[in-house]
Amino acid sequence: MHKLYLMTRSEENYIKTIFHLGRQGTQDVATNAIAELMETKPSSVTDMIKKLSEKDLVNYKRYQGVSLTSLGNKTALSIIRKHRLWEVFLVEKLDFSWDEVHEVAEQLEHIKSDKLIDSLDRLLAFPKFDPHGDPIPDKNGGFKERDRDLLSEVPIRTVGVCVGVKDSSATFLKFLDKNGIALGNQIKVMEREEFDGSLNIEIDGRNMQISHVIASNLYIKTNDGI
Amino acid sequence: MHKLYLMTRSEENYIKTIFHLGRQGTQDVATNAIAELMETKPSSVTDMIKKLSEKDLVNYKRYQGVSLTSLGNKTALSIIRKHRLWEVFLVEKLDFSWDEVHEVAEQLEHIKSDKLIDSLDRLLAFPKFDPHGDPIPDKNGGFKERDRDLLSEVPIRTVGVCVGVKDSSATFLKFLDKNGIALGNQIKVMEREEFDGSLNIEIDGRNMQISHVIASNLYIKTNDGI
DNA sequence: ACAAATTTTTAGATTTGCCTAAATTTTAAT
DNA sequence: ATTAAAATTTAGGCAAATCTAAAAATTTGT
Ligand SMILES: [Mn+2]
Ligand SMILES: [Mn+2]
Ligand SMILES: [Mn+2]
Ligand SMILES: [Mn+2]
Repeated sequence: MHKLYLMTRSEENYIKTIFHLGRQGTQDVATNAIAELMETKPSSVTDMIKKLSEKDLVNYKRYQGVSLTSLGNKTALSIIRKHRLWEVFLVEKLDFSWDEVHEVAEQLEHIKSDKLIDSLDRLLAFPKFDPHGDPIPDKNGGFKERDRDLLSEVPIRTVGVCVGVKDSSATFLKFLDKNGIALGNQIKVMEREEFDGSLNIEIDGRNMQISHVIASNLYIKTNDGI
Repeated sequence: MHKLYLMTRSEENYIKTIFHLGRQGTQDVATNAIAELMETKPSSVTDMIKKLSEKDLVNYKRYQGVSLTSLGNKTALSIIRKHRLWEVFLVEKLDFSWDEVHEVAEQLEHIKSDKLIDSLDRLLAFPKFDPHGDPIPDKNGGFKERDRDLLSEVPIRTVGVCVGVKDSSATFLKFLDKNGIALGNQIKVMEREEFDGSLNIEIDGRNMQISHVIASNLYIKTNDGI
């Protein structure tokens, strides 16, 4: 049924990468894209894809890109569930900041124990989102993307709550910390400068000017959603 | 200074094994002993020992056995600290039983993050002993063996508290559970049958007969220690 | 003391995951 | 429709960690 349990760390990392690339863009995932994201060589990717294909984790035809099978998808969701639960644990229980958790979670996500991850889930009171606002799949791989919009794309006078970041690099997260921007903040878009796309926003009372780049990496949940 | 951080999982497991073998017996550790404990072949052990010797983690002369250097010892203690802290975490925070923790801790002990392990230590309120009664080294590798005796070796009428197990296999631990023997229990040795070494003990009120094998795998801390 | 048994090491092979360089296929441009 | 460029795969090799079989060193038994 599932040989999920005898996957190597490397195999798991490939599956995870293919999952992430597959969900932004409707095409099959390109060898080069995987290589770039994983900081490895295209020829190595081809080797691994063949192995994953043997194991029925990906659909693969030479030169035609790759996509996850249903088994591969399930596997990816299980790894992502672990990654994000560990991130919550590190923030909630060990006082890590949101820019420190990813690196450690990259290691912890490969620990094999169903009991461990389900108990962790319970300890954390079954969180639905990780510290960056990303959804946490449940035990069966089910999860719902939250309705949200990029701050850069909502109309003037939109009001909402900051619920996620698109770029979750430590650099960006630390910038947000420095400027007092955090998940949960109330945000109202006051003005958009058409010349450079920068925004004037009101965030938890304060007034602040943010560049287009910043705005296009912040998600808000508006109040007017149905 | 410390390249502790670029050790492979396999190297770490060898160091840990050499540490454990080295501390029971005054001799240098034999290749065969390592191979047996790690369920690998002596030739593989020789290969790895050479590598560890290159890295100044062990002292090695061909055919003469192996011992940890000061750096190797420090490394071993750091891994054991992680292993035992994770075991405490699993029992205290995730409701694992003491026979379930070892396997998962074998994986978790290889996670690399100083901040992680020190925060975990704090979350657990700096425990001094793991669920099997074994001491947890502090951040600097310091730890004290607790004064304790094998139940099989104390004189009749000795009174003490059960503080540890020698064999911490799941089989033995589950046997103890089934018979209501746990760390913290008050124990008084009532009678020793010289024929087979079995003991009649009073444990938390109850009276019970235990074989020599059982008694020789239980540690007690007596009240009459200086 | 010295042959036999045991332990340990060497030699050579295998698997996994990665690499470089060269060949092949697909895609883009004229 | 060809050709040029880009993407992908193949071929061949390398390092880590393991194995088997054979050789070398040590230990044991008489
Ligand atoms: Mn992450
Ligand atoms: Mn995250
Ligand atoms: Mn253990
Ligand atoms: Mn233990």
